[in-house]
Amino acid sequence: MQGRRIDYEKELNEEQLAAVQAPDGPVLVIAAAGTGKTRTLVYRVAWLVEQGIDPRGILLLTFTNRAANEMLDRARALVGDSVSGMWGGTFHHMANRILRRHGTSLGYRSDFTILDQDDARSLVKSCINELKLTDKHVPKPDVLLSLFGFASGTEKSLERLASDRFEFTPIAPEDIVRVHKLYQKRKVDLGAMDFDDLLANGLRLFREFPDCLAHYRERFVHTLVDEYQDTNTIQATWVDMVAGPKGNLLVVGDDFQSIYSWRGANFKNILSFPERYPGAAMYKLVTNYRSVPEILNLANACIAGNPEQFQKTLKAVREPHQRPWLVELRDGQEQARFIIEKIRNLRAEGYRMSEITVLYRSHFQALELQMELSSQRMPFVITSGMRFFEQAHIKDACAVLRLFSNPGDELAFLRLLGLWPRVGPKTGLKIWASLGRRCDLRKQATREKLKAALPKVAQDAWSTVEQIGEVYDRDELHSDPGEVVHRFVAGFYRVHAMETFENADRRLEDLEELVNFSTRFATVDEMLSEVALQSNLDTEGEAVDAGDTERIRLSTVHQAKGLEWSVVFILWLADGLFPSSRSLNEDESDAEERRLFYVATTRAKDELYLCTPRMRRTREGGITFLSPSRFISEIPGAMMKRITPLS
DNA sequence: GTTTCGGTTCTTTTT
DNA sequence: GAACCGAAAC
Repeated sequence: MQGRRIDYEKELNEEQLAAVQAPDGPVLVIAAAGTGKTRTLVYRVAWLVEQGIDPRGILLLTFTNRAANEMLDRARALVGDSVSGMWGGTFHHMANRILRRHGTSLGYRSDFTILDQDDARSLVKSCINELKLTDKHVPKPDVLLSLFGFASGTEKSLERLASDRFEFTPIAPEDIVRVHKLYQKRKVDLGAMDFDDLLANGLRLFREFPDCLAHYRERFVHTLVDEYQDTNTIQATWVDMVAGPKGNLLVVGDDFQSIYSWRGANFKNILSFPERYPGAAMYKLVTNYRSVPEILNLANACIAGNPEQFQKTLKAVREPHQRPWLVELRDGQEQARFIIEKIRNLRAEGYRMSEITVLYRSHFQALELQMELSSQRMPFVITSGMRFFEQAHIKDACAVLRLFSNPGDELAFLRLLGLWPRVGPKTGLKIWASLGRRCDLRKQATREKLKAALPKVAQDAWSTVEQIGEVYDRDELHSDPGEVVHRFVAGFYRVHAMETFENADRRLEDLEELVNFSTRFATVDEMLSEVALQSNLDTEGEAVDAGDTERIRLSTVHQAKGLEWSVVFILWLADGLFPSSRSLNEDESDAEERRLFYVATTRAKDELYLCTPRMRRTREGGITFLSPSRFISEIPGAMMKRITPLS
């Protein structure tokens, strides 16, 4: 693709133009919602290239795959194919890329495995068992992992965090530290890193190996960071280090939209940027092209009370339209019915389904609506809680690939063997130990030993994998991950799935999708890192979405960040649900939940519906009465139009 | 001793 | 759904 001539003055507003053409050195861009943040970053890339910077010298960091893909696509459209030399992707991707090359300095092999949430969870569980802590009070693996991750990302002492968090409980911080120590050791033994390790080791590499740091400092002439308010300590430090003394660092963010502090993000990184980089140029983008003024008024009003922020008020350019609706409802069912009714009206007015979205605080809050939508035959897509690559059947198929890629991958081995009849965790572990905690299926000796150790009923299932192992090298399957999956499914998993899952058809379709997905990778290793770092296939695979865009989107607010729709419904605006009571128990204030609400409201272009049911049915007929979300009470009533449908 | 099955309970947010 | 627990089955 060829780039096109760009008329910067014409295509950007003054605010954006100033940021895009900012001089070298540190630059802070405060970009409020809907003010063209992505546009600014993309044009900055184009501008730099036009100034003679080689795209290979530009590093562009994002948090989500979606943001990375969008930016790379738009940059390509603007600059042409030469941008493909640019390093653009998520922090985790960049760390992965660098660690594959230099991780050996830290004692890792270049084929290290990446553990996803699920793998990490089972590893922590096995550590707890190994330490015989099952009878004592120890938090669940997920709780431990989030604590480990928080400690890693903020470089705080785990013991400190644990004793603060579990003060006045019987949980002993020393136990947590012991689990953590063992967990760290087990990961090293497995040749594996979890998500936190990718970032932590990426930073270690720069700290401990000055040559390596120097190499990348020289390579990256300009560094750009998106969503800077979401960086944690190690990410911000890593960025500081790679930018180095020349300091060609442009960060874009909005402290109002910082919604990831629970995983260690620290919006003080953005607040303190001017102090850390004295003389940094600062630009503010506040002209909002997205929303009608009534929606912006509401957004400005709701966020105003939050402490510690760069003051900014969204400026509207669109014509006045109508005020957001405050919809008072009896319960969740009425809420679901109201939304469906309203969507019908909106369609009659000419809105397309794909221009409408429903947002909520947490996944389970959408259940009722989902059922109602399906029974009314209204098409919808949901950015689900379960991510594509974390579903059991996908992970089963990937276990085969993982074992070939890293024969020391115990988790993959146990997962694979657990599929065979009469093999569970115990038998699996026994066999694993008898093989010397390594299983290279390409070796005949290993195959024979494994076969002999299996119970008779499992031999059938085994023969499929055996055959793949026999011809793995001959057929060069390492460079054809899709073929491995295909053979595995055809020879064994198809039948297994039919026997195991009620919805086997859908799952087998997913596996075909996985085979399609695999064609873009040259090797098994490459595919596996991508699978681990990619959470959702459907949110970014346009191929899946292109044909049938006529669906309503259901999404959490977190997942909706950075997107926009003509009409937005926000569900369950009641205290305890949004803001979520879980996040309020902590000693934290409700500031972050308020920012989340702000993010939700600023997704809307034309119409915004704030739904607040008065009661919630719990299971077994129980009823809880709800009070409207504090975020609604804080908004001057005149800014909304009240409707009380039905009843 | 292990695996499998059937019932019960619970769902914050993501790379 | 899926994780967990207890009981039945191998």
